[in-house]
Amino acid sequence: MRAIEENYNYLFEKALLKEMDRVGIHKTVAKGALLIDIGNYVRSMPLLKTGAIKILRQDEDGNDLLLYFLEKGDTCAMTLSCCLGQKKSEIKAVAELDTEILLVPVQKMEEWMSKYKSWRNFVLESYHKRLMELLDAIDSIAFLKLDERLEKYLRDKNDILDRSDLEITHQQIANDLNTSRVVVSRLLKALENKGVIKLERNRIHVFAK
DNA sequence: TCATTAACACGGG
DNA sequence: CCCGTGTTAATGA
Repeated sequence: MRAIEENYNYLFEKALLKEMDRVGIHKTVAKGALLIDIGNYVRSMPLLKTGAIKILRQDEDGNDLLLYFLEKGDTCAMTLSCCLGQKKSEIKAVAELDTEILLVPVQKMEEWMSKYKSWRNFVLESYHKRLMELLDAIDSIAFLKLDERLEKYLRDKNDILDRSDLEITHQQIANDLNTSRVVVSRLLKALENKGVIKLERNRIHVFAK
């Protein structure tokens, strides 16, 4: 209950918070765990209490592409539409950190839409927020060169994890950006030479701007 | 021109 | 030894 209050008490009225705690399922997912895969039917909606989740799109060959991260206080827009429309998921959700979530059953989601104004606002706000994130992702892919995309990726990750040392390999970065490891290594080296980052094995230190 | 694939050497754990 | 890293050469879009 405490964690819900901390992140959501400014958003929701007391009665709703109580009901969330009563009907919601509190769950912890370990870093790296696959929460939702493409094609899954989603029957409950996850609200993030702590941690972070990355949302990925996949092409027909099974290559992933990072769309955006979810943080505490966020929820997944794809889940919203999946739950309400009984549709399959179009995206993959992977825990970026050990993450605590509250699972709200789909029936409650609908019930609250009419019962609580704050819930309705939250759902609409979430849609808007995720749409903006998507536009941002599209901008990156369409307009930024790979080196700029890489730097943005590192800084975004920096913000999400709230630490300047990223424990990540070049291959993992290449997977998220859907490019090859050779290119990532080369561009990282270039960023290091520019003094933007410091490279170590399995670790990248990002200097503040 | 810039990315990808394959291949190789280096070195730390 | 295995894996991550840094490079190169050939090929392609």
